[in-house]
Amino acid sequence: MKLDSQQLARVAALFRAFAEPTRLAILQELKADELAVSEIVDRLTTSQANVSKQLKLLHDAGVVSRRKSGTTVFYTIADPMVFELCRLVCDKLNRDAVKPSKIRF
Amino acid sequence: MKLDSQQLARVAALFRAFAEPTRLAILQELKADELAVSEIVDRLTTSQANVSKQLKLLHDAGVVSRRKSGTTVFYTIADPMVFELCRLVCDKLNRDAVKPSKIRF
DNA sequence: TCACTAAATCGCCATTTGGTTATACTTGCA
DNA sequence: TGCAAGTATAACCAAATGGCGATTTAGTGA
Repeated sequence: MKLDSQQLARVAALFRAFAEPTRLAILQELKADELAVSEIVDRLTTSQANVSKQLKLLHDAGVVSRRKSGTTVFYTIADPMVFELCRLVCDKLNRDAVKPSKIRF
Repeated sequence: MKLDSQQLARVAALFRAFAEPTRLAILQELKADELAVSEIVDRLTTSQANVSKQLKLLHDAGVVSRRKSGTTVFYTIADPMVFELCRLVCDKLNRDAVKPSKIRF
């Protein structure tokens, strides 16, 4: 089964959500807990504006979901496929690595 | 286990290899067969220069492998994790889709 | 050596995008 | 109403990148 160019674009767009270190760092923080935007900002080394921007991107891609409580917005990983994806990628990087320094998301 | 910024960059780089429609189209063609560069060019709608460029990117990422025979260079998918990755992503897109038009890499 | 073919590389351009600062929006509360 | 806190958005910039045409490199055979 072959995907047409529009379908390939959708697949590419979803991959792109995972293709930036800052977004991966956000997902990594969300792995354990649901977190407020401000909590994510505290844990990373980038601006609040950037965190909001990347969260919006992840949300539009269906990767995270939001829950609003007062003025605070909590984010969670929306789909466990995130962990599967990251595991596959980390496993490959570990296989390819010359030095055996194991990484795991 | 938390990945540091360098490890996150490596993970992101591997995801980025899959984050473009043209590269996915190439991988889709390679799914069935090992193919020469010229055969890939014939099957797609982009230039030979671009196909070579994207193949180099995929090769550097460890996604495809090359075999040279005379002046012809054959490419293959180097790691079956490619199929797992694409299956996960397609499954998610199918889950999220309102209309049930199933896609599968 | 020369011509031919296949693939890779170069130089360039247009677009995308991650990041920042500044500003607007929303909600809770005095 | 007014203010403060938490998020989101706007405007902008610099860097990265996909794409193309042109050129170069490498292998083959006459």
